Amino acid sequence: MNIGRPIQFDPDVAVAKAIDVFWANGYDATSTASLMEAMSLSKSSLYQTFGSKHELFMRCLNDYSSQNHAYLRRELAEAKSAKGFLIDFFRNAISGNRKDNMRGCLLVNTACEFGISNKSTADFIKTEVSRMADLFQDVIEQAQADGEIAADKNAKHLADSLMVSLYGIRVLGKLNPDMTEMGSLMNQLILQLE
Amino acid sequence: MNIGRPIQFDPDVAVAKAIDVFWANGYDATSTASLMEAMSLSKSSLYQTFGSKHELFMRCLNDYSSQNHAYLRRELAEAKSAKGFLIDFFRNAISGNRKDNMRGCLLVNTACEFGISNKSTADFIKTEVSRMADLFQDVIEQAQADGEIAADKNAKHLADSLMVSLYGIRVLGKLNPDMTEMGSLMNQLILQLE
DNA sequence: TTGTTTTTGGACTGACTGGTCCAGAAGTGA
DNA sequence: TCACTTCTGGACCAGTCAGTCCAAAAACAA
Repeated sequence: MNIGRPIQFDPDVAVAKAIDVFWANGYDATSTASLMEAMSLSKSSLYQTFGSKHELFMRCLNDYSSQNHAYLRRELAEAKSAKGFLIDFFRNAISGNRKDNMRGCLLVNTACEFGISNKSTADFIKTEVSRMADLFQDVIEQAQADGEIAADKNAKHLADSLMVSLYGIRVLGKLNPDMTEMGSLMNQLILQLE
Repeated sequence: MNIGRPIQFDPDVAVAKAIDVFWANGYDATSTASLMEAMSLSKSSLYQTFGSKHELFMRCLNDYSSQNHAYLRRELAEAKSAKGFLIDFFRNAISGNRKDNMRGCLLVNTACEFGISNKSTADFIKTEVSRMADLFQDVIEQAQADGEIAADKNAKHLADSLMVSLYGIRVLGKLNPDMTEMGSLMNQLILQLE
């Protein structure tokens, strides 16, 4: 088995590079040529390995969000306080890394670019949005169990509200990478968690 | 003066049609051909009147936001209660017209599509975002003067927070046109205004 | 009707799009 | 060395893109 020339590149690394390009420019504005260059791949290798531009994009969406999700779950597991995790998370979203903020969130950007016009991407993003909302809900419930958030609050509703805030921050962050000046945004968010 | 053949179409009407197309598909995904068809204009008329696709787009952005802004100011002037205006506004954003929600907000979509990569659009959108935040701030201050919102709140900070919520709603609304199911989103928003 | 001005449709351009295909290079095991 | 498999670069394709240009039609004033 496994006879013949072995693959010369790591698909995961190549996808990571592709994520960068899609993230920065969006789907439509990303040409196959720019993907080839960023991924250091010939057109034939690209198509042979990933099928088409759109399949590659879906793979990018998938890798992006699963990495993101795994990272957050890991951070959460290591956090001392569930509420503290939430606060850190939003503080980071508001005043975080300039480069990342400028690009927004790949899922948000994609949602805006495609809306529901493309079913495969719309379904995928809906699922990911739900996963993220679920994560928030888990954190809130944990914080409630720890007495950090009032137990009478509806965790799901609060999570939905946080999603709205997060995505609003992602959009405004693209225009204004450093939102720390936006005064008491954090305070307003924390207020919701009281 | 004014000798020769008069113009056969109303530029404002044509722009309104163009807004529809850009709004539904985004800038890049809108072809000149689809613009010609929607505007019922030949390519020559289109270019002679509007210069280029991008100039037309800027004109669309401008008309869109000034119409929007004028509409809101008018509604506000006629509203019985400033706080009531805010609540109605967000209730509408959450459970409003399906078609409009699916398309999101042209400014939000454009911000996501271009980010800060295109200076002319970025500057324009930043200005419009500020205008919208100013409007919110005006409303809040009026509500405070009327005793509907606690006077010790910082109106600007509260307005910023509402902007974040609004833009988050616009993004999530594209995926999920009817957000009424999102439980107490309204309650959370109203809570901020207490 | 005539002269003038502007609109208009469509042919055209050069650049770029995503995608296909193939000949040959390159790495493997025997 | 050889046969085998896979990778790779580039030529190539048909379609689309934004934008240009011009001849002709249309609407006016006189």
